[in-house]
Amino acid sequence: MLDSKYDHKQVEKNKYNTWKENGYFNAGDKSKNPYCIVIPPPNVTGKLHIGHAYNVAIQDAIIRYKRMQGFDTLWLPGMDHAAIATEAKVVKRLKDKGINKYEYGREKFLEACWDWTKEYGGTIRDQWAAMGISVDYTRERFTLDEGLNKAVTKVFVDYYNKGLIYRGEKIINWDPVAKTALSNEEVIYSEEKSAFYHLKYVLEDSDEYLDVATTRPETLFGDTAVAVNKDDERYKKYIGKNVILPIMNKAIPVIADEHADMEKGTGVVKITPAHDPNDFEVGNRHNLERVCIMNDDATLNENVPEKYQGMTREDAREEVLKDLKELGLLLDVEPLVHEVGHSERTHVMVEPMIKEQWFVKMDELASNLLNTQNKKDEKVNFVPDRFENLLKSWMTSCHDWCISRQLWWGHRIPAWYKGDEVYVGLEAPKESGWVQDEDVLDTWFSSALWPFSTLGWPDNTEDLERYYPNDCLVTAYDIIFFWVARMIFQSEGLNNIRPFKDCIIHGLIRDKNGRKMSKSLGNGVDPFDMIEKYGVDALRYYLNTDVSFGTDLRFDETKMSSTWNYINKIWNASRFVLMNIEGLKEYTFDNLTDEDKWILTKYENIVKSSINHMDKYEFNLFGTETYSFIYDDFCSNYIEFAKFNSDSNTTKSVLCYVLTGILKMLHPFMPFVTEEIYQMLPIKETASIMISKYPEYNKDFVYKNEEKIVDDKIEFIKTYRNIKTENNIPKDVQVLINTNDQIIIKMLKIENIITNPINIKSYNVKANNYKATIFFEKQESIADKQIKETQIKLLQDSIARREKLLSNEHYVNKAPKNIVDMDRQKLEEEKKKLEELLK
RNA sequence: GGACGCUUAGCUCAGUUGGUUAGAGCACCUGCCUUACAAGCAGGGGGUCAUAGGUUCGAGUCCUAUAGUGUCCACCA
Repeated sequence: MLDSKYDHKQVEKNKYNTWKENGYFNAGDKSKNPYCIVIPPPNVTGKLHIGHAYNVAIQDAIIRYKRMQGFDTLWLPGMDHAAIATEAKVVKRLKDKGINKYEYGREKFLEACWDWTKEYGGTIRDQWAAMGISVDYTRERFTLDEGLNKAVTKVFVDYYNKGLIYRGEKIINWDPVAKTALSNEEVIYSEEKSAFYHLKYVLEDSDEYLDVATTRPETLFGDTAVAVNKDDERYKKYIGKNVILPIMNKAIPVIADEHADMEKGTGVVKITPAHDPNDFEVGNRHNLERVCIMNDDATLNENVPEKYQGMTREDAREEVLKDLKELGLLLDVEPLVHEVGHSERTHVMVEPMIKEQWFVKMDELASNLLNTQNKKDEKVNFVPDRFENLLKSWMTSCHDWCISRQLWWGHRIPAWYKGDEVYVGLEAPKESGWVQDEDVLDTWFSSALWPFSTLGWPDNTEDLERYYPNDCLVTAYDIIFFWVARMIFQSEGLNNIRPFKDCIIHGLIRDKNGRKMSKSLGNGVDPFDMIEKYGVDALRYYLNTDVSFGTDLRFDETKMSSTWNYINKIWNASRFVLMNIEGLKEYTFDNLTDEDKWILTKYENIVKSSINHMDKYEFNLFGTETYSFIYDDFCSNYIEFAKFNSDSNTTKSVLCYVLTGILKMLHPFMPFVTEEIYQMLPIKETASIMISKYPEYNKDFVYKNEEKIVDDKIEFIKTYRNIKTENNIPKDVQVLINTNDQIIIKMLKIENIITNPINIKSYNVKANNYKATIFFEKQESIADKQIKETQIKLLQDSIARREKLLSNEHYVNKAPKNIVDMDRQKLEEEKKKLEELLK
């Protein structure tokens, strides 16, 4: 016997371990067709947040659905070492203990990273369990484990040999705190108040000068030219001459280059090839010297005058401006708001610097991907499909990918140097004197291989054969460039096949007011607080069904509580059913009543449309439709009907059958409560609902006639109740009714049936073929009269509208017949209703 | 500068290929402790679907423009 209230804590107890210990999560049943999802590996940097909860709730719904549909499902779990992110955390942890990373040394630092990984990996696994996710722990992977290391090294070596990976000196984004290079994607731009400084660059041996506008005056020490446009009438005459670089008092040439835009600024650009990507290109075109003026921590180095050496960028700017002003070389300061790049991890302002780094050459990989996306049966299908455009536009304009990081925590680059010689290979060279590259790879380099490296690639393992390409990948849109794109071009580049067939892109979780959740705003929601308060089933159901995929979700706790109410409703409906079907041993469907047939029909229809929505990942539509079926059809109507027929084994069977189906359909979204109730059913096919068979559409249980008959009854019941409530009619009135249908009479609690009209005021109720007269003496109030008049007016308008429509030849000829017929039928009904009202 | 979203009830969102009088939850109003559920039940009010045009027998849905709003990319000497 169920408790009268749903207790989520009680319900969630002990189930997860039972499932896990029984091996329900594990893949490998070769009698079935495979279905595989790999988890987006969470970073081992900390705890899972509400975004992770959303992400895994979706995947678990899919995987449980597919499992129940008879697939051999593999949901492969794992975590990401998250090179820079984890390293930053460990550095901080050591620093809090007074330990400096560099003094500590590489070996010991890596040990500390592994300790960290074990600790947070454990937390993450506990959180997965709390979410109830059915991942196959026997196949869990880590981006730094031995197998993945092997895969990463192989890709690096192969690409190097093919010329797809190269080492070169380029301008890269430098993080002066982490002291590492970053990829373009790891730079976050944000608006900052700054200024346009107009500097006076005096021409050599002349009084004339050029007005050079810059946002970064402190970089002037690295200037090796000033550029103007060759067509610029103002400056044409200076091309080939020299200007004197302020403070440095060094002559640098005025050059003509297309980079100088006559429309922008003053039309004169200072060229700092070592500290600006555009200037770097200009420098290459004109063979300019590259003067790097900064140390790795972004303080100024020995290439600047002594007084500035060791200053931070910010201090140097102040000092330079002060000195320029004194020298009379600062012409103007124009306030300006512009976008400045910051490191995604350390938030420090990124410094463009020339560094020798490793890069992945993108043009071939990108065009390969773009070609494949044009092939219907080979492309990755995005849900919603608009995200494919985002991917394509990025791939069309992407730069080479900087993959080396000056960190310790990660896959060490398999390159060795001896003097000017470079060796790249799976193993270190045998001879002595070779020194391995100190750097590690961008964490995304290994996660890009995740869909196949986790299955054993590059070895041709059974799992790889069976589960690759994956069937589906689920992730948020903010990670498309970082990860999704790279998985696709790596899979296609290495194996000539897409990594997964479908790619579901969900939105981000925002707060109730649509703001991004952030630590500084303090508006974050901890999923585990929500689980504590409302249960994990409520959380999972809410997240899965609130919005369509791709849309941001505004987290609203009141919806958590209404989801809890919904589950409580299901709980209580189940309680009723269980109380009434105790003795049931097997299903009997003989002598079905109209009501039995009606609910079976509604049920089969909901099964059919649920499968359709599930297959199309329309979980929100699944939610609204099953909600209305369960709440309205099953609870409000069928259970009420069943109360008048509770001795019938047939009705008991229908109750049990439909409830079982409801539980199964909801199981992917609310696994715990559905399991709890399933265990109490007198008839069940499997030891756990998890491994039961998902409902299938059974057309033998579809009764169109009876569906209509009962729909008509319900409409009458509603109309009757409505009139009773609106007119404050008490219970014990006398009623004349043209049916002795016990469902109607009992649902309406009509007790005083008379056979002849009596001579007092009465209210007429009519719907479909049912008619009742309620005898109740009450003066018709002005309000009642007005209501009636409004009803008449509405009907008249509607009739007029429909008559006009039906007299329109174009409409009658062009619109589908069923639509026109429906209008005709509706018109007749409305006319009858109007007649009744006017009586 | 470019691209992509969004704008539907007080709030948060649905709304398949155009087709009855646009739906749900929460909130609100009225009446009910009707033994599955008062965290409930039975009813009710509330929307010129951002604006302006267009296509169509028919537009929340398709097209064009405008406004507001959000996100991403690029540029930013």
